[in-house]
Amino acid sequence: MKVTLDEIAQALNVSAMTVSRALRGASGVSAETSARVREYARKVNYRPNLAARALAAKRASVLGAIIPNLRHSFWLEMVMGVEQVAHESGYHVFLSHSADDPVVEREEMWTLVGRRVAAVLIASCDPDGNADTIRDLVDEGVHVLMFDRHGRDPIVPGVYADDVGGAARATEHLVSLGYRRIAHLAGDLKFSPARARLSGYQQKLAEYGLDPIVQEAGFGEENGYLGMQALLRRARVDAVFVSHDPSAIGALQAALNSGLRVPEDVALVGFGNMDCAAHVAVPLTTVDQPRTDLGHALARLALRIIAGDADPSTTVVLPTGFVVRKSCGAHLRGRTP
Amino acid sequence: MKVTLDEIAQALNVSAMTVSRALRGASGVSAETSARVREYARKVNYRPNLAARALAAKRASVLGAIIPNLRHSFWLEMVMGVEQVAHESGYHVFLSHSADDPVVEREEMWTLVGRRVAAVLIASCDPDGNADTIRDLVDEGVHVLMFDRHGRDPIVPGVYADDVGGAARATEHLVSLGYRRIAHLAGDLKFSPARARLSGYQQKLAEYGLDPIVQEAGFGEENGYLGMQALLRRARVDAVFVSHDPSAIGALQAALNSGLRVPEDVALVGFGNMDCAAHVAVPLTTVDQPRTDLGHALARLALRIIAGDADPSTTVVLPTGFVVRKSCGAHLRGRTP
DNA sequence: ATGAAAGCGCTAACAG
DNA sequence: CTGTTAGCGCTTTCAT
Repeated sequence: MKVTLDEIAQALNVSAMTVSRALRGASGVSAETSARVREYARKVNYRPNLAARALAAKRASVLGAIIPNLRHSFWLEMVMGVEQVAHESGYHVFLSHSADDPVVEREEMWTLVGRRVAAVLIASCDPDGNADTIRDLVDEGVHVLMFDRHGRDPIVPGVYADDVGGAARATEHLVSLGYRRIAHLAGDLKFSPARARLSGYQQKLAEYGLDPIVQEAGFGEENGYLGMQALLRRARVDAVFVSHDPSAIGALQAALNSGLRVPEDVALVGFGNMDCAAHVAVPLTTVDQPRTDLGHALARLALRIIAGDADPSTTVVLPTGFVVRKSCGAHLRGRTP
Repeated sequence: MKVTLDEIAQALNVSAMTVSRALRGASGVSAETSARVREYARKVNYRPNLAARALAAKRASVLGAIIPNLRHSFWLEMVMGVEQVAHESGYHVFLSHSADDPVVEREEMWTLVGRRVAAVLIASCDPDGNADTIRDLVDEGVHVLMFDRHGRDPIVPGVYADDVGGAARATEHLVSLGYRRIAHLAGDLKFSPARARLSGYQQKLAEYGLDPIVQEAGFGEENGYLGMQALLRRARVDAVFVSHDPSAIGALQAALNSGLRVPEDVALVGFGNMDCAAHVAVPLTTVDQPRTDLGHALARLALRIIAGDADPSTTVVLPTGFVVRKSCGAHLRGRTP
C-alpha cells in the first residue's frame, strides 16, 4: 500500500527508470543492478501500482470478458480456458457478467473501456439488441470479440462451437438407433446456437426423409419441463433431441412425471454435457462442448488481434464431442455408432 | 478510448474541475452547468479513465474477491450477493480465483493490493498456510475479510454459515427418523467448515447417546465415492450425513453401485443444497446455505469496515436452512420434523 | 460556484 | 547501461 518506485530508487541510489526496467524484466539493466533491485523490492514487499502503470503505458495487460451470467459452469470453464492462455502471455482477465440484462451488459462494456482493457470478449445476452453498442466500441478503436453466440450478421471476430455439426451428430445417433419420430426441443431462437442446433437437426432429418417435430422451449429446466409437456400433449414421439442440457433435465423430469420411461418410452439427448448430466435420474447422453479449448482459442485469437496479426474478420469454429449415456437407449438397442 | 475531461472542458468553456465534479455528482456545480456537462459527455460517449481516477484518488471503488475456484456455483452465488450490495454503493467487484493453489492465491492477493482495491474478501484454499500473507496485507493497511472458511485463529473479520448448527440439524433429522447407526462422511478437516460440521454431528449424537462413526473423505464426487465405499466396508450403517453435496452425490453413486437402495437400505443427507441436488438419481435431502445472504452480509461488513465504522474483529454467522427430499427417507418413515 | 496548481506512481522517449 | 524530462487523465487542495 505504500512503497513506490521512487523510494526503491532512492534507497538503492539509482533512478526510478532503472528500477522500473529491472522489475519489468525490460532490457537495459545490468544483471547485477537488476538482481539488487529485485531483491530489495521483494524485501520491502513492493507492488507496482497497476493503476499508475496502466495510465502511463496507456493500456492495461488485461482482457475483459463479459458473460451473460454466473449461473452456468459452461461460461466459467470457458473463462478458465481464457485465463490459462492469457496468463502465459502476462495478461490478466477481468470477468464481468450482465445477469442476463442487456442494459447492464452495455454498462459493463463501457466500464471495461474505461479500464482500458486490451480487448473485450463478449458472450452477449442480447447479440442483436446490443450490436450497436459493440459497433460503437469498435468505432472507438476497441478490440471486440464474440464467443458462443453472435448476432444476425457477424461484425467482429469470434470463437464458436460447431453447433450445427453437434446437433446433426446427436440426431444421427437417434436415427441410427432406430427412432423415427424424433422431435426437437429448441432453445430461444434469438440466440445463434439455438438456431444452429435446430438447423443441424432439420438437415439431418431431411437427409433421412423424416418429419421434423419442433417445439420451442427456451432455456432452463423450467422451460424444458414445460416444453416437454407441451410436446407430449401434441405429438407422439420416440425420441427428443433437446437444445440445452438444463432444458433436457427439465424435459426428463416431465417425461418421468407423465409416467413415461426414459429411454424405453422416449429417448433423450441433450447438448452441453453440463456437470450433473452424468448424475441425473437417467444419465444424459449429450453433445460435449470443448469448453476449455474454446477458451484457449478465444484468448489466442484475442492476443493475435491485439498484436495486429490476425484478420479482424476471423471466425473460429471448434468441433464438438459426443457422450453416450443411458438416456438415448443405446445400451438397450445394442448399437453405439 | 479517446475523449478526456479536458476536451470536454474546452468544448464547453469550463474547467476540467467543473466537468469532473458534474460527472461525479459532486457538489459545487450549478444545476445548469451540470446538466450541460452531462449531456455533452453522453453525446460524445465519454468514459472516465478508471486507471487515472484510481491513481488520483489513491483508491478504487472496488472490492476484490478471491475464491478458491470457479467450479462450484456456491462461490459464484456468494459473489453475486456481494455484487448486489456493492453496486448499490457504487462499488465494483474484481473476481479472482486461485484454482485451489495457495501460491496462486498469494499472488492474487498482492495483485489486488496492486490495484489498490478498497478491501480484499477471501475464501482461502489454504487458510492456515496463507495466514501469514493475510497478516502481511493487514500490516500494509489493507482491509481483509474472510468468508466461508477461516484459519485456526481468526485474524480478520469474516462472514460464515452456521456449519455447526446446520450439521446438528441434519443429524437431528436422521435421529428423529429412527436411524441409530448414523455415520458421517467428513470433508477435508483442514477447512473450518468440515471441522464445524463434524463437530455439530458429534454433539448431536452425544446428546442422544449414539456412537459416532466418522469417515474422512475430503471434497468432491470422487472422494465421496471412495469414502462411502470405505465406510460400507468397515461398518454397518443406517444413514450417512455427508459433509458436502458433491461428496454426497459420489456417496450416493457408491451406495447404489453396491446394490444398496437409498434411502431404504441407507439414508443420505448432504450439505450445501447445490444446484443438481434436486435432480440426482435420488433427490438429495440437504442443508441449505444462504448463499446470497452470505454475500450480502459480506459486502455490507466490508463497506462498514472501509468506512471505519465496524469493529475489525466482527464475525457474522448466518443460520442455515434445511431441504427435505427423498434421500433421507422421511417420505417413507412418515415424519417430517 | 468555479478555477489554477500540483501531483498520484508509473513508463515512453530521448539523452548521455 | 543509466538517467532526465515529460506527461498519462484524473482528483485534491486551495484560491477566487
